[in-house]
Amino acid sequence: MRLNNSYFFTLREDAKDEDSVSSNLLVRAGFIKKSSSGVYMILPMGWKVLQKIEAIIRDEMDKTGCQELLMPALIPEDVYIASGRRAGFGNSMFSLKDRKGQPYVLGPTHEELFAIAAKMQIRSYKDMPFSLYQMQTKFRDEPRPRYGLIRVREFIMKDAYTFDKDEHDCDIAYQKQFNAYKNIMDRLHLNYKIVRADTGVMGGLLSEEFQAVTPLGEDILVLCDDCGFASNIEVAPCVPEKEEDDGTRETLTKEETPNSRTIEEVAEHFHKSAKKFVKTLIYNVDGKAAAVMVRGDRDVNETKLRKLLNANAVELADPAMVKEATGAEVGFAGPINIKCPVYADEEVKYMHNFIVGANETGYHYSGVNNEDFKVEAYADLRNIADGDICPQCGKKVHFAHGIEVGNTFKLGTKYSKALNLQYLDQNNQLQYVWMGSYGIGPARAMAALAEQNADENGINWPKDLAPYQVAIVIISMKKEEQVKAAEDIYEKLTAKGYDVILDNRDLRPGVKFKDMDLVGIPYRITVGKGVSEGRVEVKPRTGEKKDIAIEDVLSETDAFFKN
RNA sequence: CGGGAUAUGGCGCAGUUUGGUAGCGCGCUUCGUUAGGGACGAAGAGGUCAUGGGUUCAAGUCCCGUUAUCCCGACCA
Repeated sequence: MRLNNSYFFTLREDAKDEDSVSSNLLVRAGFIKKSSSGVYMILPMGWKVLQKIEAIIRDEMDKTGCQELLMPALIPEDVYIASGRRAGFGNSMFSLKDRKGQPYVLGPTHEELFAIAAKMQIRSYKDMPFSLYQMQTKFRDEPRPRYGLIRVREFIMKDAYTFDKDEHDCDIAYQKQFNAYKNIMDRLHLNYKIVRADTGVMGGLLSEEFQAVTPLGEDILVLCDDCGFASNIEVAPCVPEKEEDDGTRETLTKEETPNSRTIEEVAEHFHKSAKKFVKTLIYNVDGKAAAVMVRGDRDVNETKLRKLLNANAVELADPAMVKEATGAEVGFAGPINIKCPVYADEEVKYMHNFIVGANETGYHYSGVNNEDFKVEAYADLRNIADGDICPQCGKKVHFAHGIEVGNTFKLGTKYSKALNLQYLDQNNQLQYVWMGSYGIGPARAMAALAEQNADENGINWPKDLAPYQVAIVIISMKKEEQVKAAEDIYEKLTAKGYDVILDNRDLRPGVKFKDMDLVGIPYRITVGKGVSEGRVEVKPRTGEKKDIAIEDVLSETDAFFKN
């Protein structure tokens, strides 16, 4: 590409409406521009990178034998009602009506349509296995879009679906996709971790996430370097810490604690560590109150709570519900004489002589023991903490933040049952199809790459993902010999298959250098005064300049890109 | 959905407290001097001050409404 007469611009300052490092760099480098909240234009530079990412994904998908197709984004609402997911998605689905008043939605993910497509193919067990994928625009009305391309409302997703006759074959198909995903992540040069995750709205038997590691990430990854344990915090099991028991039992005492609602305040009042308290949190579980007890310094894990109670929605109760359940203001809830079911974290079982709220505004009980109240169940209900015991090997886990770039789901028969996707087996028996679904966000991957590879000059793209591989910068457009030599090099490199950008704008050299670094072209050829002696300068974006003969440009460039 | 903030040339901002007819930096145009890491000088172009109403002789500025955007939280494949 020659830069004059091209759509190319950069900005010198950060955008007002962008927050993250990556989104600001991508906007400044002219890759993307916010159109409305959580919706982006992908401009030519960004599109080049995105297409390179997509090409890698397509290549790996095709290698697994997966066939590409394209589904509509506009889908009758009925399709999601039939699968039972319309309610699950709720407000996060964009919905609209056509001129006849028929309700439609914009697809947030496509299990249903793919199951319908599979139905057209599948009659017998002989019709499987097969798999399908698409690269298509998804719509999710996120309550709070943020971090540029990382949390958006309209985005391209590669989603793949596998169809198999039984669990055994499904596992094989899953493993094949899983391996393809590893190849994709490796080829994208992402620093990533694979973690166990919750299946969420997708349902199914197993979910693994491919997480790009960066402090910006919204997901917390629980990792153990000793045994390789890796899990999203939402499903990481906890090993209860067992308090030493000296056998003494204090007597249950009610104490006035007028201005102590938070754990910090109560700990201050009693002059004891938060570990001697039990927080009792009132949750609204599908409209009904439930109390959850965890040690004072722990946090409730709502995913675990939702699973334990087999609930659809779990959220902290509002003050009115708290008052109804406890008879007290928020901050004084406790398990003794509470008017709702109580669930306690396992760790509470091993505590003695602790302190809880008294269900009376301004009072707490001390000297509390497990015999003093009744619980429905003890279960793992808390979030694992940084430095906790690894549930797999007993050493210590540590936390990292990640951006979920990909996700694989072993769905089982959830959708085939909902949508009646069946086949006849060898014994002439009707069976349900086993499905898997696999998603990757190419634009998220692009943002994650920008986040992981940002430096003080711009984005340091991996060599094969940069929008252009080589930039030829002409120092002075007024010097005909420079222009001519640069054009000549441009033609040669392009003919050899390189993606080349020729900066033939009539600007000062410094501006061009800054632009090429901001955009992140890995290799630069500078054509300046040396041309009269048959020499140009080459420079890797993050390396040293080198003065070479013009005849050697091709071989030097080859050498750089081979490594 | 709760709390907070913002909206002024293409971009980033000041001006609002104290009402008097809009300014700065970057970018852009022209000319000149420059020319290897975001040059300098001179002269210019470019704004219904988000939007609708109101107060006033007079509103970017004060009052009421609306919309959009952002932040914290809730939520989230």
